[in-house]
Amino acid sequence: MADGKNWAITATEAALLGLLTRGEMSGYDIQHAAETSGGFFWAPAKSRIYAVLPQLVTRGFATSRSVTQESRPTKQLYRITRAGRDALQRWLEEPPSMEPERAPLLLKIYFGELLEPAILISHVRKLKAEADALVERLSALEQAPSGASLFGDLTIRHGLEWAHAMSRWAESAEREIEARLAVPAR
Amino acid sequence: MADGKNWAITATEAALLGLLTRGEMSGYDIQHAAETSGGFFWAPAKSRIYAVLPQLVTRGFATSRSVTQESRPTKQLYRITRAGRDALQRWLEEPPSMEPERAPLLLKIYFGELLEPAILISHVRKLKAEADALVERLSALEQAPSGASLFGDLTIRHGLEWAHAMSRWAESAEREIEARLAVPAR
DNA sequence: ACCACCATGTAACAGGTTACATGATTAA
DNA sequence: TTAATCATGTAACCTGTTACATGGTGGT
Repeated sequence: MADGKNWAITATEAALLGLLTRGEMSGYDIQHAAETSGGFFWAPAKSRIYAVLPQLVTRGFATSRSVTQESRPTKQLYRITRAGRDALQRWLEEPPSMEPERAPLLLKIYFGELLEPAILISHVRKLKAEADALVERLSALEQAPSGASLFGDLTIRHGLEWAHAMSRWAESAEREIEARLAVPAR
Repeated sequence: MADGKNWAITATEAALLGLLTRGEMSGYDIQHAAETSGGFFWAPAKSRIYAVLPQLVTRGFATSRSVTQESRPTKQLYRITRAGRDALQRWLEEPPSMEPERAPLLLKIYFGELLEPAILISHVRKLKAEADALVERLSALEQAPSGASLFGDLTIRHGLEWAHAMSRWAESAEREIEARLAVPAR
């Protein structure tokens, strides 16, 4: 008693519990599910997954059972509990807050006066290349017939919108730097 | 010897050293500079600032001196050293990597099937409101004559592009959720 | 013969947050 | 008299990463 929000969970815990609502899974399964499905917006390190799962059990949000297999290592399967669903529900219902980006690139731009223009431009070009690559990856995913669920689609579109914005910004930034700094052609 | 990249610095250290290139500052000064100028893309907690500054001194990247004031607390002023500039330079020149967003909101969308459509929509609307507010803030900053430096401008434009993208996405997401889920009007 | 997959974890470390603690000065 | 500004820090905690460790099975 006097526990103080013992049911509150973190985003990572919510991610795991969310995946567990789709069915009983092992840590290994979860890692792969996280990497493939929503991987581009939430992919904890595997050590984190294996650390969090037992905590969920301790807190009553999941149960686990050992499954001994022949010709495969023994695994732990986790199943979400009623309390786990409730905690997840509460987390999902909390209004999310948009946290501003914490991008090292922006620091490099912000202190751009300390860099040779050519290097700055190469940074910006690299960002654009990566953003464009992400656009391609996500476009492919979007077209895929398998992942045609509304919610998966929305996250993909979010990523696309973001990547497009980055690409556009990078292009205009490059032009601007070139125009204003008269980059010497070597 | 066998020090192994002792000159390598983190993004936060780079941010502090970068600010110190503009002149001698105290922890307090740095906190305010970070909040106001680039605050929307890099603002460490104040306890972090006070923790990092002495480390910079220990590692030879800055020097500090005590300044006793009347009618104000004594303060420490930090000045970047040659080694500090070198370390900063190396960090700035390293090609940055675009790390994908880690947004709790996306998790809430991704597991949207577990939420009532009305709540989902309120989440999306909140994001849009915050994105729009950021657009206004940054637009104002952009117009301001004081911050008319190329690099400051580029970071502001980055933020604007991002915020616009989020706003656009939120709007289309809201429409789509409404269309596909037939939200009951209460 | 080698590599990828299945499967779980530990250890060491890095980076960060919030809340607490203190206390004088100055402007409304 | 109330609040903000100046100014520095500690303590407790949380979240996360990389590298290490182990070892059988199945495909090329």
